[in-house]
Amino acid sequence: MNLVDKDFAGLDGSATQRAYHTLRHLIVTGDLKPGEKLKIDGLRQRLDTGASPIREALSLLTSDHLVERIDQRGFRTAQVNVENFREILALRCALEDMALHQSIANATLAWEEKVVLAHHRMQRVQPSDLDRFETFHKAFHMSLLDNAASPILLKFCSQLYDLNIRYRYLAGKALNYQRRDISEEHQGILDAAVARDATEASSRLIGHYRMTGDYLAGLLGDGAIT
Amino acid sequence: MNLVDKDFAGLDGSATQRAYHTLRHLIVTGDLKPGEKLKIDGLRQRLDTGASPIREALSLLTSDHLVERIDQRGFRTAQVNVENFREILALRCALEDMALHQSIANATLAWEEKVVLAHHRMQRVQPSDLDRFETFHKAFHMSLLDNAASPILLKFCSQLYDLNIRYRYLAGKALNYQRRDISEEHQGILDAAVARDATEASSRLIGHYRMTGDYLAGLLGDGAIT
DNA sequence: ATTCCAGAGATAATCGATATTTCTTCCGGG
DNA sequence: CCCGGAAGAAATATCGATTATCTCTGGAAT
Repeated sequence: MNLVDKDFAGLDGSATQRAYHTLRHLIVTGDLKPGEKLKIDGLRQRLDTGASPIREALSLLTSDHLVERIDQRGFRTAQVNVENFREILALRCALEDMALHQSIANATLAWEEKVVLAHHRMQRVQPSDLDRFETFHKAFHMSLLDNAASPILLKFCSQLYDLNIRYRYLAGKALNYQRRDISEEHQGILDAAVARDATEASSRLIGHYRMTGDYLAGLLGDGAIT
Repeated sequence: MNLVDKDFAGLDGSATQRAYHTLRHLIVTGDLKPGEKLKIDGLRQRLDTGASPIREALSLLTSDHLVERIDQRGFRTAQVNVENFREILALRCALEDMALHQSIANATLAWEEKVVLAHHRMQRVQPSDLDRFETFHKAFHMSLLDNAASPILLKFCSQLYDLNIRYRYLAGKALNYQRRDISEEHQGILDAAVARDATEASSRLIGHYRMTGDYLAGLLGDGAIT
């Protein structure tokens, strides 16, 4: 909790932003369980802040589909289920395919270098340090798309990424990065992107997602995760 | 302002929801101009409510891309420009195409009837009553997609719809529905959907969007709208 | 035994006030 | 005449308290 808190939340002084990032992290990592009631007062004490920043943060998380607001009855974390997971997976494949094609179409040297750098940073951290790895993993994936001149699309991708990663955290140890050679998959995507081969990069990217995704959907379907 | 306020905002007692719907309507219709500073106190008086509901509503609108939050410096309505408009148009075409295909793939009699009903209601109102027409126009378009079992996708479509309609309001009288036979276009989309012809329906739908869209983008490019 | 209602307690939503930050204006120095 | 900085004004962000709403328990009536 320390590292990511510092990375994301400690930077700016706004209590709302701090609460937003902390809560998002708590939900994405599963510290706050799916469907859990989010009592304002409890969170207020836990994050050591007032009710207003909490409420505002929860409002923001609502739009990220991580929190549900029940009118006059407060907030709770979003429920999880197979259908939801499959939807996220399908949307991610469709939207990232789109974004990646655009990104590569606009490719520049500067972008290429940013992607290589992001990849290197991800490679460098131990996958055992999950929180840290996830941070750089997301940074790498988003850097691939970053060159698509389409802020709304990128925001959608980022949101879907977080929703997806939440399921990965929920699966927890059931899912093991080491099983497959993730590293090689990333390298393949990077190479294709650098080579400006959008079709190849996209198909590798989507394969990358589906591989983990289908396995996870299986776990969910078996009721191994709730 | 009366009708839509009653339709959307008067329904539930929550001050936050009320503020959210009212503000969204004010922004979408252009009563609050693009880039305009949104002073909490001003809005508080205008909507006759406290600061907390206003702030929460603005937070929600931020996630709809209708409001920008500048940390420690308050809120302002989202800026408009051609690039933004083109992005919205492109995303709408891509996402609605996807949603429409899914919706038709899941077609049922009940859905078919809802679409027909929504179309009828839209036909029935005078396009001169803009607010009212827009309400039913959106209802019709969303009903087409409604059968896609993909809540997140539908939410994206709905958001993009609102962003797009905002530009239409901004164009105002420059844009005239009567110019083209909009009615016939809607009928064509409806017919294709009812016939379960996803390809035809989608191509008509997208044509429908691009027609208005390209014209509007032209206006924007000429600096006719700011 | 079951259902319905009342009341107490808990919780959410909202308000009013304070503290903090940013913006503006105006004065003095270069 | 222009630039920089400090004081005052304005606006935001936050807090603590009040009000409205919901939930749960227990008892009475059917």
